[in-house]
Amino acid sequence: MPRKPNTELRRQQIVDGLLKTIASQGYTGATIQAIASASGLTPGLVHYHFRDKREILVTLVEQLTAYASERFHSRAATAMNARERLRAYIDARLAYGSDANPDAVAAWVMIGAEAVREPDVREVYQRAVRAEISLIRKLLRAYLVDNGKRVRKLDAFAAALLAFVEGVFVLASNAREIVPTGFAAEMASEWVERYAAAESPAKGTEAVGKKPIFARKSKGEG
Amino acid sequence: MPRKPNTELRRQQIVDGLLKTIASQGYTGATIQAIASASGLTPGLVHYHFRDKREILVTLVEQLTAYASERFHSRAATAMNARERLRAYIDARLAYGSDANPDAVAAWVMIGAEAVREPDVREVYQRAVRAEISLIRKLLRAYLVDNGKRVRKLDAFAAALLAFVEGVFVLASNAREIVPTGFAAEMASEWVERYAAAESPAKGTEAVGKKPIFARKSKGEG
Amino acid sequence: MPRKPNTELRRQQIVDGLLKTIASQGYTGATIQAIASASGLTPGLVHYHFRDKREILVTLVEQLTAYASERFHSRAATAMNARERLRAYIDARLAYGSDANPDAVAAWVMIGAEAVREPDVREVYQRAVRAEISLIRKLLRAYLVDNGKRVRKLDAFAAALLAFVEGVFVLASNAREIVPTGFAAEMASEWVERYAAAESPAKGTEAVGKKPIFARKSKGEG
Amino acid sequence: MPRKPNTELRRQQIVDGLLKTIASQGYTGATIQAIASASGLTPGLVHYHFRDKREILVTLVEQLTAYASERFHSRAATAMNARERLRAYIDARLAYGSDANPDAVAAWVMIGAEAVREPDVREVYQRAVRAEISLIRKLLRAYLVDNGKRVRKLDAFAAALLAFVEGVFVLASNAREIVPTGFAAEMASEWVERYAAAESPAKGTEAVGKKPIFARKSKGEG
DNA sequence: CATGAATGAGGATTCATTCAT
DNA sequence: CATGAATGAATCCTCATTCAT
Repeated sequence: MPRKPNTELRRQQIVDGLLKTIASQGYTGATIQAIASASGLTPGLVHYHFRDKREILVTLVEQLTAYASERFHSRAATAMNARERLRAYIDARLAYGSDANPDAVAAWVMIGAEAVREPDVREVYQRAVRAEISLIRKLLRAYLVDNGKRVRKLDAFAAALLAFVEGVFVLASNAREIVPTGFAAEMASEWVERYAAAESPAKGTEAVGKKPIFARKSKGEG
Repeated sequence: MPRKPNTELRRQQIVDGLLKTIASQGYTGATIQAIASASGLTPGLVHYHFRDKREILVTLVEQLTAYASERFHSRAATAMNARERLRAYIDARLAYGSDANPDAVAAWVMIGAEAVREPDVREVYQRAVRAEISLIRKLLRAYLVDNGKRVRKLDAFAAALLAFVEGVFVLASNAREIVPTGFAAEMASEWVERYAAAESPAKGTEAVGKKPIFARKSKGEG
Repeated sequence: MPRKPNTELRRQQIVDGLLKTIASQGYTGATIQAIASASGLTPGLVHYHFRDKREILVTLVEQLTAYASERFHSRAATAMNARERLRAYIDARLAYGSDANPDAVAAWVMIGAEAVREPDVREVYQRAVRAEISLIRKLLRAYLVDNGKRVRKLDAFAAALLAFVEGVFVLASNAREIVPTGFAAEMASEWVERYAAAESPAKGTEAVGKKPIFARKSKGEG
Repeated sequence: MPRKPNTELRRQQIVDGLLKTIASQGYTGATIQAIASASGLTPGLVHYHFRDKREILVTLVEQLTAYASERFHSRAATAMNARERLRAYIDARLAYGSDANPDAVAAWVMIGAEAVREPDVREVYQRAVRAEISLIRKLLRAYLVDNGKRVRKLDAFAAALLAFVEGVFVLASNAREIVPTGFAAEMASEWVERYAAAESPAKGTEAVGKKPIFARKSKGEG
């Protein structure tokens, strides 16, 4: 009687095991043994489903980026305009709510560090960074355009926003006791607002006065 | 004739070797062998001058924080007011000039990741984070007070600024090809300016003037 | 098809390997490599079955004490009275017959020396010494009581007997060519006999007869 | 100005350093570094005065035997007869008085264990054992003859006495908390007395009652 | 003589990976 | 598929010994 293949399940268990271990022990501590026991499997089985450790890591990075993407898209789905979509992005990355995933955040930081060594990891990591920057640019540009602002320094600001997000991840991972909790999303929002407000109107457009900025309503904040 | 000790020289060589290797290979790649080659020494000698690898790492962290501190203080020395001092801080951390030290930046990122595992490293790393936050807060407060602004959300903004710095380090370390060069200092400055500009004037105060320095009233202070 | 564990077998092989090496090379010569060769295994495998060297050593000590205990009990099983039981003890430890185990004797000596350094080993070694002293006291007391003798200097004599046993082990280990073979058990027996003979009869008792077993009065008892 | 050579002083310091370290740390812990710092010297200097570690150990063994010999002779000097000389020997080895030297005792035990490995050490160690046995035999024989006893089982009893001494050393080194203090010399004396008393008079002398109880006849037994 | 840096040969231990069962 | 034993290459670290100063 042929068994139903459970490869996908097993692979997922293993990747989850890596996520857990890497978040709590760093990449150094993420040995095959550790991953295996975190997934409730055995070392031999890990290598049955993955050629080598690198492949698990690459898969994890892919899943994390997919997860991040999904997180944004599900929040953006209900956004009515560019501003809300931008806000959706910020919340997706920084809001400290019930769907926050500290392990994913910590793992991302560890992966960033490990990317220096492993070309494969570096590649997929950098691909993620590029996609993220591109996404932020698109969101920012739409926001500016929507509000009749000139589009300037877009690349720099997009990079800055991403840097902020990455930095928040770093502090969340290894200085949680030190920094205030849940400060990030609000700070980012205000920053974006002021950035936009400071831009001069696009040619032939009249200025907008001081608008109440973000209407902080979204749950999942704290 | 007794031999003249050269321990300090050697220790420095070794720490430099760790800096170089950790920046280019990550902590995983910073084996004693690699450190030794990078310093032109032998593995045995490394252990003659340092009890173990951890001690080298801790020493490196200490040097990096000392270096960062020095970097700020030398720039702040010529600052005439709070605003210039704050700007000196931003430049010390983010300006991409001739005295930039990419290895130190990359190493700092790797160390942050390794701090998750090594309690000793974590301790000295967190101490550095605390000192940094404290410094930023002091600079920010002075700036706000100097400009007759109310002091609010100081902790959050200090944390945000530090997050930004850390995030810039991350991107500089492993996405240099992707993000624009030298965008960071200017972005940070503008952010700070707008943050300050947005704050309302301190109670019963118009315009500028030297404000009482110890105005410990606003919440969010500590 | 899951593999059947053979850990117990391997662990025994390894402990046996340590016994052999330590007996012939001393603790200094009992490297993991040496232990591995002696057991026909590889160093890696040794560490697969034991956390570290100390654990092997502790296991060996436990086995040696269990072995010594068994050796006594099997001989004591056929003893008809206290005198024969005491004799069984002496033979179990000192008789040089077909079941003698020179390696175990030598290993015990090496372990005694290493116990000075390794707290774990020291602990289990001292536990063994305490158990041995306690056993000897019990046997001696029963013998004296059985023969209507006063119980005096029991602790001192028990310690002396143990010292003799340990000393015989030492000479057997590294001066076998020098001392006469198989002298020990007889010497010990005579010593014990004369020790008992020299004691005066218990108060108000003449001759032999089943004495009250719990005569806890004499000082030096515990 | 030629300096006065201090070689002998230095060698003595080093040997003393080894004695101290070996007693407290075992041979395993007696590294050149440890010996050097116990002697207040440097590793380099240790090797200036001794070709290698083995040579220090051999010298220590020689000194210990010389010390033991001296200890006996100074006590024996005032002895009036064979009995007192025998007693002088026992006290020299076992009396727990102000001139006791626990370090020397412990070191002797460690050396016995290490003798298994190092042929040089083994040789000098065995030489010491031979000399000791020979000394004991001489003392015993004189005692027996002096008291008109037959001389029998001399070798066995001499070996037994030495075994007892060695065993006391072992217990003193690593089970001091367990065995009673200072029990040894008295036990040895009584043993010797009873041994002598039990021997039948030399030919032409009348027998003494009290026959040995155990009638062990089979050889190959102990 | 003396110092202490330097070396190099191990030695314990870890761990990714392979493979028999 | 699954298990867990087995391997071997690294890795950290120690230490006797050498040697420049």
